[in-house]
Formats: sequence, C-alpha cells, structure tokens
Amino acid sequence: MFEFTVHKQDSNSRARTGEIKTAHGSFATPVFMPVGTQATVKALDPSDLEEMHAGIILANTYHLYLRPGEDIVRKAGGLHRFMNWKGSILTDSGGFQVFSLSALRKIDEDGVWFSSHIDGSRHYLTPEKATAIQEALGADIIMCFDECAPYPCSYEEACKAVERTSRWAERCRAAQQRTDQALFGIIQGGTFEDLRRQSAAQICSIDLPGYAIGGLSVGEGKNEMHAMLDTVVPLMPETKPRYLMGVGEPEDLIEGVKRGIDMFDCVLPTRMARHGTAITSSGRLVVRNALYKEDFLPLDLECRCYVCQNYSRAYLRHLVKAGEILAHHLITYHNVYFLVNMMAEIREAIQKEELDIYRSSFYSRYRRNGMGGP
RNA sequence: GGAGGGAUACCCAAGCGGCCAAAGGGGGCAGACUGUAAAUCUGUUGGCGAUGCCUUCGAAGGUUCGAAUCCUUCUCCCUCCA
Repeated sequence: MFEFTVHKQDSNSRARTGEIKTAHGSFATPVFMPVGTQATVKALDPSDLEEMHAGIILANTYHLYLRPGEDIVRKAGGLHRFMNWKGSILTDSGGFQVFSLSALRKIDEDGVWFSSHIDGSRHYLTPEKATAIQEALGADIIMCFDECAPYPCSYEEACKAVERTSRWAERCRAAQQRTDQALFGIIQGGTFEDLRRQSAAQICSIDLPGYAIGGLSVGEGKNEMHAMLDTVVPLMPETKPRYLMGVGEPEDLIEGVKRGIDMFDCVLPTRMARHGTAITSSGRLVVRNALYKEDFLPLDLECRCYVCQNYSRAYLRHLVKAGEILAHHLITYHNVYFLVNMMAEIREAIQKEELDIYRSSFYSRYRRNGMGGP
C-alpha cells in the first residue's frame, strides 16, 4: 500500500506538509531519510532511529545484490525483518552507482556492466534486474534504474542520459511484478533547463506513485541546483510526493522544501559523523579540532537529543581522537537527529505559515563552517 | 673488566661526504565530504623580515671547499663474554 496526502500548502512558496502511508506505517512530509546503504544506517541501531522518529530509511540495491545477495534478504523475510527495522524503507536502484562507480562501469542501451568494488567480479544490471532485486528486497518504495550523469557533463551526454532514463523507467514499470511496492520515477537532465523540462515531462507522463529529481548535488553549485528545482518542480504533479535525491545539507533541506520537495536523503550526516564533524544549529562543528579540547558544552546547545543531553564536545573529541567506535555512534546519532528534528520543525513552520520566519531564523544562526559555539 | 652495537626532528625510523631542513610511519594541526568503493581522502608539521637566510641529526673538538654522514675524546643506552 502507498498513499500520499497533502495536508497544508504554504501560500508563499511551493512548500507543503503531507503524509505518506506505507505497509510499514506512516510518516509526515517533508521528510529526511537517513541512508543505510548496506541495510544498516552506519553506527546506529534501528531502535535509535525509532527513538528519534525517523519514519523511513534508505537501502541500496547494488550493494545488497552484491552482498549478501537479494535471495538471502528475501529468505530472511525481506529487508524489514532482515535488519529489524519496522518503519518504511526505500531502496535506491543502483542508478547512483552508474555515476559513483564510473571507473568500474560500462553503460549500454540494455543496462550497465559493473565490476564489483568488492571482488572485481563482473555484473550486469538492467532496469528489469534492478526491479527484480528490489522486489526481492521488499522495500516499501523502490526506484527506477536511471542513468545519473556526472557534473560537469556535455549537453549531448546529459540528453542521452535523460532519454535512456525515460526508456528505462518504462521498462522498470513493465518489469514490476509486485503490486505492493511504490515505484518512483527519476528525472535527470544535469544542469540544462530544457533537458530537465523534457525529463520531467517524460517521467511524469508515466503514471507512478511518486517522482524523484536525480543528478543534483553532484558538484554543481547551489544556485544551479535551485534553478533546476524551480524549473522541474512546477512540472511535477502536486498529488504525488517529490523526492530530491542525495540532498543534503541543512540549508539544502530548507531551500528544497521551499521549492516544493517532500523527501530527501543524504549520506552526509552519517558520513560526516564518522569523519568527526557534527551538524549543529550554528553550523558544522569539527569535533576533532583542538578548539574543543576543554570545551565541556554539548555539541549543540539547542539540541535535545540524547547525545547533547549527556556528552560534552571535549569527551566526543577525545573519542574521535582515540579512534573509539563510540564516537561514530554518538556523533551519527546527533547528526541524524538534527536533520530529522529539523524537518519536524520545518513541517511545524509550514503548518503555521511561518516557513519564512523559520528560514531567516535558521540562517541567522547557521554558518556553513560555523564553530557551533554558544 | 673485555668485545661489539647504538644515540637523527614530538615519537618510531631511513639516510652513512655535496642533489639533506633530512625518506617513510605514527602522533599533532587543519581542510574536504550531498541517491555511501568513505571509521575515508587531502594538506601541513624546526625558526624567520622567507624565489633567501638562520638553527638542527647525543656533547665537545678536528679533517675537508663542503659533515647527520669521516677522525678523536666524552656522556648515555643495548647485546654478548667474564
């Protein structure tokens, strides 16, 4: 089952609140989805995610196909049971790996050859195969297998990716056997407005329960990303969720919501945490910096998460410097909480018609490379 | 007491006459990270008034145009034999 309902449309922007219902519960939108590529949000237990009210997480087709193999997940009773996550799950199709594993891959019309990053073995992924794997994994939302073009990229290259992505989207839909999974289409087009329009028209002409915007935040600037959203979102149906893939930073979430995005996912909070950086209301706080050696304040003075209630910057810095695994857990917990909570605040602001106020208040405190100080 | 081996930058450790302010690790400091080949990657790590100068390779002397590298003495450490 899959249902999307819009609750409140902001009168000053394209922002809206809503709700998505899947067989694994419902969650409010706009939503931030933590990424758990290999059926685990790195360094967190599903109970942590529940505790911070994350309603949906991501996993990846390509990675789970290579290891442990989708059959094992299917035999385990599906991804939810396999990883003990009761909320909703979205699986990415492997389309992003077409981009990120470019050195190990070869694209043709039928599909993509990959050399496994694990053992070098050769694998062929097609729209049909990506769909079948996602059916075996059993997520609530599955994604069309797309071609995510790099940035920068020539017009011709971007155009080819758009057209191939459209043909592949049709094939994914045709390949669908299960009726209980929501298949989302993906709009491509690089940073070319006309290609974005073309892609939006083509993808949205396929009747699917949701649509995503892919191929952004791959190196283009914020302005270009915003311009693409302004181009594409108006061409997407209002009654379907709009998902901006792979984004983002706190400011990107606000800017995306304002431009009509309902769903986001990003590895940034989990990856940065493992690399020793916290996301706070005043900006990034590089926990390992010497500045925090004797700083006994919490990561974020305004944060109500478990970590900020119980641990100091000095202690977390110590854990990071000492290479202790708890550092990964605690900072990841905070970072994911921060974004999940931020989305809750944004929803509340939209509900109260105060998104602009929330936005300016956010920017008044947040500096991208802020020190996170009091 | 005798015979060897060793002392190099914050630590470990290469270097054994000029291309050495000195390899490589570690540690320190800093930067990056946006549908995860990422507990990763990159830069930096003697001092300056800085396309050059000054001080450094246990200490002090010496040889040499030139020494971390060769010689002498000393100090300390290690191994083996008494």
